Amino acid sequence: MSTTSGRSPREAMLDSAIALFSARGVAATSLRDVVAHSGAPRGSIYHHFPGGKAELAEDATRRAGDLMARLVAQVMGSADPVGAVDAIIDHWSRVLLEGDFDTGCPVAAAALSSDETPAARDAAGVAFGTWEQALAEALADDGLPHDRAADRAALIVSAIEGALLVSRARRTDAPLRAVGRELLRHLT
Amino acid sequence: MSTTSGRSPREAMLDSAIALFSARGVAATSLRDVVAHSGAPRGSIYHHFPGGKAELAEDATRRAGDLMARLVAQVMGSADPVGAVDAIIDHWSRVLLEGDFDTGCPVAAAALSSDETPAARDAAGVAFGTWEQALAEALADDGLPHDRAADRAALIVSAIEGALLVSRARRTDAPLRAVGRELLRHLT
DNA sequence: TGCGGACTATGACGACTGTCATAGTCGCCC
DNA sequence: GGGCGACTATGACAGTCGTCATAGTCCGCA
Repeated sequence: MSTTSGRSPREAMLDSAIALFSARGVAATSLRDVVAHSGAPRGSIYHHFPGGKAELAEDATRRAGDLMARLVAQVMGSADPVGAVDAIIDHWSRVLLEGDFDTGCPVAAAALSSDETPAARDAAGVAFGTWEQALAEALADDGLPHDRAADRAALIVSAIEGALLVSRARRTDAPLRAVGRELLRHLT
Repeated sequence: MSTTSGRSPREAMLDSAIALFSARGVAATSLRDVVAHSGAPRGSIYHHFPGGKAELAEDATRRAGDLMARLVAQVMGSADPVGAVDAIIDHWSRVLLEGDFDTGCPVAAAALSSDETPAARDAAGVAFGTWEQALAEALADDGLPHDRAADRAALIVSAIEGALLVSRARRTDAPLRAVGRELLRHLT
């Protein structure tokens, strides 16, 4: 249960939703779980999110997508593409280990939330597109033609998301590490 | 609603579970959905699956994993690794288009089914491992050292699974196609 | 001091879930 | 034919879900 210090109840609910979606998925996370985890008042769910669970899932996915985009941009500004991919792999490996392989990517969870919450799925699509574009621009700056840079960025994003999935199922970060090694070989 | 002709009710339930898991995920699929979709009698769920939903999810995941492994083996026997990857990408692209991007990989759905059904998640891990191993052996037969073949197989499986995720969120097979192109460049 | 709007506590509603018990029906084997 | 086990129909159970209505409490501003 997170404290609400320094955050509005709305932000606390969003952060808790992100954490719970990462672990259990959207469908398996109830609004009661979110308010209990965040310590936010139950009575004000529909005050902050008039659209109910669908709006909460959409906003949480957008927030998670933006946070990850910021990390990608930061890592990209302080290293070449090879180092950046390495740093991203390290980040997710830490997330997996710290969460005992019960936590993954919240945006992926929203992407698979079926047609229950289409807005959340769309927000996931936007997030993936943003990440790909940031990577593609960095690769193009590195001298790669634009169409090849786009393909390569798509491979990087998809490979990492897929490796998170496989690593969770296998309960070891070995697949993620293997994908990291092979991606580095591909980039050089 | 599938007919049960030629299949036992148990098999019909498994096939329907696979289809529904692919579209909605494990958590969002109810046992009533499965029997309604399969036309199987509701009264005998716990006759065929004494372990309830957990056992159904586990067996369905295993069945889906075996079916896909068979497709991988077949495609691998009739083409070199490059052609095999191409064929697998084509297969999934067809699945996405025919399902209007509402269907994905059932094994991935089981992998993200949280700790609700650990046996299904483990079955997903086994399936991923089987696919990787089949690919790695083919790559090794092609002359690649064993450790590099293993890494490359992990990249292929993860990239395709991730591309399915991204393509569903974006509602276009463009990411899957881009990943296919870039994988082919990597393999040659 | 008092008013008004932002926020919250509490509890209810109908629908849905997994699970199971009971009472059957059907078909094979002696 | 008779019995026995495999299979199914029906309905109930306790619990949880998203959603909302009602009745507040709190706080800034006039």
